[in-house]
Amino acid sequence: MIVQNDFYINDDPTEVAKNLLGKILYTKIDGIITSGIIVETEAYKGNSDRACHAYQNKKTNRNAVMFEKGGKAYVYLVYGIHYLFNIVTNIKGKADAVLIRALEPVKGENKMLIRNNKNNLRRITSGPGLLSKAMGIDMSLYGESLLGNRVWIEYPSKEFDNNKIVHAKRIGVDYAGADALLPWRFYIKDNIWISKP
DNA sequence: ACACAGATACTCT
DNA sequence: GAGTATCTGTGTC
Repeated sequence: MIVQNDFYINDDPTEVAKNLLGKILYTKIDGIITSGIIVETEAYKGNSDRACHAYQNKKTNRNAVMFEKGGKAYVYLVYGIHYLFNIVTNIKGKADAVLIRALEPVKGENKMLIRNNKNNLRRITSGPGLLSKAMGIDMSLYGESLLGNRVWIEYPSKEFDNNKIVHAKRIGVDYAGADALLPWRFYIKDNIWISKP
């Protein structure tokens, strides 16, 4: 079953970030399906969060899609090298998002290895830049609906155990002052696929 | 025009 | 495990 738009229409991105753990992210790029269980996420809140691209609701060409209604993909380039995959949340006009940081590969492992030019399954989806590459995510998915043909999220066949969620501070946001300390990173306890071992 | 980034892959110990 | 080069779009001056 595919996750519908109302799942993303939530005023609290940390709730969406937690709820996304255990769900399965799919992409279909050039006719090839790859998928992985989401094991690590981070929440970003537009108006109040210094670590967010849309801090103080500042709209730019890059972050424009964050101001759309939840349920779209926000992709951007960081360090001139890596594409990071985010999910826009909340109602139109509220620029919140959840960053997907790590996956546990399920389908299309061979394709992921080829895309990342690796021959070992470990650590090909354990980090936001790596997983984008493994899943074939790039700027062409910017603004794409998560109900579309190329990227979507499904519920797992068996229920996910909420007791296994760990809260931690976000990564790479030291510039955000006090907001850098917010426990808005969430991951599945003891999962080997998270980005920091 | 210019400084720098929601990270990774190297190269050494 | 720790230190270091990476290399370009975007935002701001």
